[in-house]
Amino acid sequence: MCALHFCDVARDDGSNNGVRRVRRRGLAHEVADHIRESILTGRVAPGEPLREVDLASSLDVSRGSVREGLAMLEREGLVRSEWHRGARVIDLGPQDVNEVYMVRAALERLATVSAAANMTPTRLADLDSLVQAMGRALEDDADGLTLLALDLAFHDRVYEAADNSRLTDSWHGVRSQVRLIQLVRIERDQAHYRDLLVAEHHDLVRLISRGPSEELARAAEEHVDAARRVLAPLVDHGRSDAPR
Amino acid sequence: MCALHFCDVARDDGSNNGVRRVRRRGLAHEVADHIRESILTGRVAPGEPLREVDLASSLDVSRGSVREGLAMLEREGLVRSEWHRGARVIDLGPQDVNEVYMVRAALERLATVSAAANMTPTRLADLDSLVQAMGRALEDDADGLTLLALDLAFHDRVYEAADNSRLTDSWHGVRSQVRLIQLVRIERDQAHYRDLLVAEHHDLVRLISRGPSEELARAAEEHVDAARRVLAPLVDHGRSDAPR
DNA sequence: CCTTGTCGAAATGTCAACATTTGAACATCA
DNA sequence: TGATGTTCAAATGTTGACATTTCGACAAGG
Repeated sequence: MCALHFCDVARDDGSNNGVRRVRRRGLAHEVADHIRESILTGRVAPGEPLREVDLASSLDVSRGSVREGLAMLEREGLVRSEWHRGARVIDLGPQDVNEVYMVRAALERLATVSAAANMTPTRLADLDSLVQAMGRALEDDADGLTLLALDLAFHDRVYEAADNSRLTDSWHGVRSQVRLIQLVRIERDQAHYRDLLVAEHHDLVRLISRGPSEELARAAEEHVDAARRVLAPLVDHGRSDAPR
Repeated sequence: MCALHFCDVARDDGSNNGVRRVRRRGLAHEVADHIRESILTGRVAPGEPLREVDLASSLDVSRGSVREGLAMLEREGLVRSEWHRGARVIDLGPQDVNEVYMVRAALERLATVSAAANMTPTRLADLDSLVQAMGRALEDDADGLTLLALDLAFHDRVYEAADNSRLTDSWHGVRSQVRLIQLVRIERDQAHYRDLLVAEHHDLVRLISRGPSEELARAAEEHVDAARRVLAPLVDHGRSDAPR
């Protein structure tokens, strides 16, 4: 559906003004997009096998392209595949949440400080408008999906401002998993999530506006770690009686 | 040459005792191994194109396998490829060194603290023996290649002890680039590198043995950041007069 | 002289057929 | 009965051929 790769929320600034930068990306990308959406919306369940022939015929492309698309999703951590045993959707348990969020905390610490180091008024206003949008969405957005999209968009902007392609690559290595985990959050922890969302991001913006500092680094790290502590226990679904 | 993927230095503990864990990995892995070594030993220069047909005929495999191998190297950051324009060996400049080492510092901070959190006597002794091996290699190892291998092996063990697969994946996303950058170091900064190597790692082991602490986190971060400050200016070769 | 359009070779993207591996059901034997 | 060996289908790994795109050279036009 969404032609732009990682855009859950369209940007409203002056960029992309009508020129439609469509630079073609190949079938593998579209295959990856389609499967990613299937996983992220729950159309395919965790642990479910992703058979190349099925996907190829269903998407009407060759197996080679499906193969390449699956490799991309493996890079994002959404899929795990083994030699001659195919690919399966990952099944996240509490330990996986800990892993993902600990790495995310480390990355976000660097990203936030770097972003603060080369922050511009335009970017700052951009971040602020996202926080305000969160505030507005708190009342309208029943299912919390818009809230989640704004949350991720905020952090994407931070990474963008950090201006470090290796950092962005690393972030993309856990981003989809974060998104998948957050899905659990809006299912089982709506209230708590909503309560903290705006306040924490507002704090982050305030600290970012003051430039890099140890206080900011700690805040960014803690922002993620608090989420980890909440989420890890929440994902323990039917795992105790079906450990394998 | 080296059948084991990331092992520059064979482990001397009890593992791998004769059983030869060869678990097959497919042609793409061997292709990736071969090209990686070609890049890391300088047989193919930075910026040089890696043509699929050439590699396929030279390695006597199909283009599909080469393609998959190149995708792996792209994941490691050793290669960059664009739509219908093929893959090229990366050409690292000062800014790239900054990016790689800033991300590495963030990862290493987490890895070292996590490793300290679940350190065992065996692992600690293992790390210590690597540091001692560095001390011995200081005199014998003329070209510094063994020193470099020991250095990387040390940090690999730290990540292994951290026991976080997402963290290890992120590390692998910059590890080969780190290795490529270090090659410059042993070419142009032998003396400085040798002076600090053992002392810094010895400090790290000492702090790790005392368990997780903010001091350890700072030390790990600083260990990498010091390297960054030394290396970034060193890689500025023929880049000023040929920016594009 | 600079710009623009066409052409063609070289390289990559895509595809469908063939080869290999795996896991499990089934049969066999101690 | 339990362990072991065999067989077979389903799925992936691998391959060579075909389609598409890029980028240079070259010529025509302003």
